[in-house]
Amino acid sequence: MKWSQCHIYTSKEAPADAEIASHKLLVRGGYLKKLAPGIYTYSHLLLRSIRKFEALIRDELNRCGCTEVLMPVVHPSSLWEETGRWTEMGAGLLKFQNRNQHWFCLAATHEEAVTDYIRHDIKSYRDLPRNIYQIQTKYRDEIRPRFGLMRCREFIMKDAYSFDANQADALKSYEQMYAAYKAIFSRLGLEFRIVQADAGNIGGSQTHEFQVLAEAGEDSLLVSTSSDFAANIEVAPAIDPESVKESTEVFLPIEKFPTPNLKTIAQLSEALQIKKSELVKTLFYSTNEGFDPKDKSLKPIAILLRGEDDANPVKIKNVLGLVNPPLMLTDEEVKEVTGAWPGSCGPVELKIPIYMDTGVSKLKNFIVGANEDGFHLKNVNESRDFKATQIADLRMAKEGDLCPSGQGVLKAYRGIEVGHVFYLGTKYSKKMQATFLDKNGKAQPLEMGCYGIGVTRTVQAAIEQSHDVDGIVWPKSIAPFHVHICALDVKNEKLMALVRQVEYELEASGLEVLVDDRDERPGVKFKDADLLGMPIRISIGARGLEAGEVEVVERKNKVVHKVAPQEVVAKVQSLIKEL
RNA sequence: CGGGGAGUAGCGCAGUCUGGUAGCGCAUCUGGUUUGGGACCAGAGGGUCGCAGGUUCGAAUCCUGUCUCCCCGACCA
Repeated sequence: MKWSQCHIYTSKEAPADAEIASHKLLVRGGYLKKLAPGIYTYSHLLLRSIRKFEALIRDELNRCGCTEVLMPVVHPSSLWEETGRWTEMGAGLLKFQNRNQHWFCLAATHEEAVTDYIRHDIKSYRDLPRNIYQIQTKYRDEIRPRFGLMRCREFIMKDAYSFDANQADALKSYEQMYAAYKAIFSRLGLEFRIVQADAGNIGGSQTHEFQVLAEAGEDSLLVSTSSDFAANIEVAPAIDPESVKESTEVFLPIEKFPTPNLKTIAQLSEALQIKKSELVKTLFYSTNEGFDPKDKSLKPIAILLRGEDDANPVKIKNVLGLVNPPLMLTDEEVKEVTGAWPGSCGPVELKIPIYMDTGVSKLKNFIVGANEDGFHLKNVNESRDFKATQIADLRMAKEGDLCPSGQGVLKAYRGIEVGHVFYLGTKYSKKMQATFLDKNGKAQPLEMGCYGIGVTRTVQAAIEQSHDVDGIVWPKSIAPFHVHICALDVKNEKLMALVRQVEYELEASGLEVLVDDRDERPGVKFKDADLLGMPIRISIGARGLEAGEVEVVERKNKVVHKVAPQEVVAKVQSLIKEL
């Protein structure tokens, strides 16, 4: 394909709103253009990458018996009301009315739609198992879109849904998809980890995330140094290193003391010369679910943590059995609940439920706020001075914590979540009366699983993981073209004849070729070729022509091979094979 | 929603404090010289300075309101 016909416009400078390398490169290369926050046009080149990744996904899924369909983007409210998610999804669902004032939404996911699709068809256990998937545009009204395709409102997703007769079969389907995902991301050529995760509001129990490792990733992962344990930090159990021992002190008399202007753990630690790990902080959350706008009542709880630890909202959510993570109280609300501003609050004589992190239970005679501005209490002990509603693992695990397997410690990584597999059980089938008749003629709810791959996100993740100072280095699996020919003098007819011949031969051998046929200086073409990042560049210029050779250059390592024109195809093919 | 920042040409920015009627780089167009790692010279086009109101002889600049965008926190592929 000729550059001049392809609508490719590159730029030297990235727009000010691009933060991370992959986003900048996508925009600079003209791959991506913003229409509105979180909503983008994909250029022809990017679309080629997207289509290639989709083809790879189809290949693996079709291989394991999945069936592709295409479901609607616009859904009636009634469908989502069946499962309660019309309200439960909150503002993430973009809702609107049609001319008859009937409510609709843009599909953020398709559990309801797919369940509706199959529920009247699947009548017997003989129809099972079934796995239905689609590759389609999703719309989620993200609070804050950012990083280009990493977190946008409109994006392409592959979503698959499995239906089985019983849990054992459903878990088999889950394993099958897990394996398919592993194959997909391996073929893509990215470095990724499979981690345990939280199910979020999709529901279900068994779930894993596929994370592409990248510093710019939004997720924190903890991976064991010596077992195969790997988890999203949201769910990683927090186990203190062996050096953290339980205190054996005896209870001392409780004592109030003034701490004017000492509000933070850091200030207290500094002023009192006590390690942060031996101070206790009290945080306040509201357990209101938040999706019922009518319920304004405050249901606060207190969380006790060691000073150096961070609260894990997902763990709090799970301990309390909530659907969404709780929200932190504002300073004013804290004042109302405790009588003191944040910085002087503590658990003693507090009239709300107190949840204590297991780390705190190792401490004795610790310091907490006195619920009186400018005062703290020392020698405070659980059971004597206050009663914890529950003691649980509520803190964020961190690098250096022990691995739950008992072997090794945890190491931190950043990741981009590109795939997610869930075992759902009967959550949706029960609510939507999607049943089948078992061998005994008895109606049973279908056992479900759902499986997503963020297609457009993955393509950007590939760039985030594979680029250099000059531009993108596409993995060959999803490169828009295999070969980028730089025609260095478009006015030289003899040269252009050779360009056309090389292009023809390469295409005849099954490779995709982009020919830069612009009337530009060589330097411009080289810079653009590096920016766009096709795996192989061929430079054909007058200088080489006289010597009877053309240059074949590997994008990844910039190695230059000088070969005769008739050897180009063989050289390119052997180089591509090695990639 | 809370906290911070910004809206000036397609992109990146200066000018705003101290009002005088808009400028730089990239990109684009014309002509010329160039031609293997983002060329040079000469010229040209392109902006109701986010929007509305106010102050003033005069507003990008000061005041008020409003909208939008971006960054940091709670969502998720």
